[in-house]
Amino acid sequence: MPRTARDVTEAELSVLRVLWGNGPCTVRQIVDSIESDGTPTQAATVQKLLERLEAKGWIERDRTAAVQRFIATADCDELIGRRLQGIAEELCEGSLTPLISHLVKRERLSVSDRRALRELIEKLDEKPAKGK
Amino acid sequence: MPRTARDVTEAELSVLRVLWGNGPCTVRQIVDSIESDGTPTQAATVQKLLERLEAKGWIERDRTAAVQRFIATADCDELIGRRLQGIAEELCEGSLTPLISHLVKRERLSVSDRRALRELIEKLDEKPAKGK
DNA sequence: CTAGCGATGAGACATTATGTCTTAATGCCG
DNA sequence: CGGCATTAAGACATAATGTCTCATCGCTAG
Repeated sequence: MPRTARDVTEAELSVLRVLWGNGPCTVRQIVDSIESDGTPTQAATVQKLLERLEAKGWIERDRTAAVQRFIATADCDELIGRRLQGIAEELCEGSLTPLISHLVKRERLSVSDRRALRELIEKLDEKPAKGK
Repeated sequence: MPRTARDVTEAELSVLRVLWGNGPCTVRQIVDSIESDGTPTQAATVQKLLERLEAKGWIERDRTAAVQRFIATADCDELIGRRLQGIAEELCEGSLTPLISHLVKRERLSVSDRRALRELIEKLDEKPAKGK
C-alpha cells in the first residue's frame, strides 16, 4: 500500500510548469500548452490535476472571472526546497549540511558557479549574528 | 496509475539502514533490528523487501553460506546523490548548481559548516584544470 | 427565447506500487 | 526420521495516480 504520497506527481508537475512559465492560466491554456509536447491531453484530466494541486496548496484559483484562472502559489524554488528538506529528513536526520557538502564535493562546478558560491558564503560570514 | 516507482521506498529504506549500520546481516538479524523499533515485522516481509532491493541493485546476497547474508552495495551517500540528481533532472534541467545555491542561501549553516564548505571550494579552485 | 458549446464538479475506473502475509519446497541438525 | 528455520514464489489488500464519463450550468449565437 503506497503509504507515501508524493508532494507533486509527474503529471501535476507538468501542469505546474505551465503556470510557472506563463503565469495565471485557464484550463484551456494549460491543456494547449501541454498537448503541444506530444499526445493530446483531456481537459478533464488537467482539471483533476488542478484540483489535486489546489488541495495540496500549490495553486489557487480565481473563481470571480467567467472562466477560472489558476495561479501557482509557490515557485519552482519552493518545490526544490521541500524536496531537499525531504531528503535531509529521510537520510540525514534533518540536517541539510550533508547535502551541501555532498554537492560541492561531487559536482564539477563551473568557474562562475564557484565564484558565485564563494560570494554567497562570504556574505553569510559577514553577518554571523543570524542563525545559531 | 503510479507510473514512477521510487528508488527506495520507506520500508526498503528501513532495511537498508540496518545494513548500513551493522554491515552484512542475515534476514533474522534484520528482522530483529527493525522490530526493536516498535511493531514486530514478519521475516517474509523483510525477505520480500530484500528481494526488491536486490532487483534494484542496492544490495547483494551471499548465497554460499548456509544462511544467506545480505550486503549493501551502495551507502547512504550514494542514495543522497541519486536523489539530488533526480531533483536536478526533474526541476533544474539536470543542473545541480541551483541546488547548491539554494542550500547555501537557505540554510543557517553553523560556523564550522561554513568553514568546511569554504575549504572545499578553495580546494576546488586550486585545481581548475578539472571540469569544464 | 432556445439550442448548443465550453466550463465545471463529482466521481468512476484501470493500472501499478507497496507493504504484508500464506504456502510450499528445501535443507539441516539433533 | 521429525521438526524447525530458511528460502522461494506468489497471493492479497489498499492506496496512489492518471485518465475518462456524465450531469450541470452559464452564456452566447441564431
